[in-house]
Amino acid sequence: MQYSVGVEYALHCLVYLIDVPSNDSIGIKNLAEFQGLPETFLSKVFGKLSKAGIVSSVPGVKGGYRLSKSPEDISFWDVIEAIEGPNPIFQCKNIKENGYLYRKNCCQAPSFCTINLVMLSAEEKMRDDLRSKSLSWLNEELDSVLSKQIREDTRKYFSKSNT
Amino acid sequence: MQYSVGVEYALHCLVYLIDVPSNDSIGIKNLAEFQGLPETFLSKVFGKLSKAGIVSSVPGVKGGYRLSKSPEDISFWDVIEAIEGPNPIFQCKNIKENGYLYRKNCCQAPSFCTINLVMLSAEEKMRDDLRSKSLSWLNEELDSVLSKQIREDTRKYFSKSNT
DNA sequence: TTAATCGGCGATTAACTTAGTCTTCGATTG
DNA sequence: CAATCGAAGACTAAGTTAATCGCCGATTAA
Repeated sequence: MQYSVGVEYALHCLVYLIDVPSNDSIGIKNLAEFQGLPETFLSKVFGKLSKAGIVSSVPGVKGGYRLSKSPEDISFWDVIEAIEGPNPIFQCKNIKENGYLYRKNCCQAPSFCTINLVMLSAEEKMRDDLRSKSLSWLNEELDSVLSKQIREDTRKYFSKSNT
Repeated sequence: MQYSVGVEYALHCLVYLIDVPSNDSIGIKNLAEFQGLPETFLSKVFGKLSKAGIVSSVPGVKGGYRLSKSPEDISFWDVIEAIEGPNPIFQCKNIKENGYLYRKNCCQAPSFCTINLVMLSAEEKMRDDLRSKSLSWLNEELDSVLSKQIREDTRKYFSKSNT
């Protein structure tokens, strides 16, 4: 039970897109190479991000991706939902309906499940936290954690390799 | 990305163990039959619950399982952890260490990952909620939600089939 | 004491999911 | 028009999950 690597790939990549001017873009190839990720797979991840309206694509030579909204309006949860889909972590199989009581008297079994409700509300607590952290927040966080040199090198890498 | 059905099976079964007197027990066969679950699989689920100290097993004929602590001291999270193991939902692959900067200068890359920390803290919010809901809480909740008839029938089923 | 009933455990299987690849396509640039 | 990009679907290999099977040791009732 865990999130797919796509989420991790996406979040790491999106940070690099923050500083890209809105008339420019970064190609999948660059992003993949810089981070040592499989290019074709990353391409699929960005397809999902694109469908979710988080990034927009620029086709053709010199094409690539850029953020399609302000980094303040992109939360961790937006990214996870884009990659993982809308399904909750806990999916009730409604096992009550296979049970003895249900077989004995069909209409007595309740159609909703208390256990499921508990799970959904717990997940909601997690999502709330994830919704409160935006891409721009992450960017500032990284500024205070990473050395100036690393951040400089990163920006240099993407600016020179896409002009 | 979702919890295994084992968690659902376990929670549903544990409710039925609450009213079992401490010198008695309920067999896997009964629990499985009552809920229409595969017996052999449920047996493995209870193996994990047993290892986690949530239930204790009574071997031999007329054997079965009973709670090994008070239902107030068994939380939803205890059950999930017993079945799913200790691993967090988001597992960082540390993709930074495959990247260009790391290859360029090994010692500059940070060994911890901000994204991972955010994920872990969000999960912790969910776990806190899950830790606050105990088996006895669930039992009371079910009392107020389910009809008296259903609860009565359930108790009757397990008391008569194990004597 | 012996047969039947229970949990414990490991090997196995079938279905499904995931990470990743390959290939074809259409759009863009030079 | 050719090279380079993203889009998309088919495909594959590996891993996971749900479930089964068989064998064991413990226990109990006849």
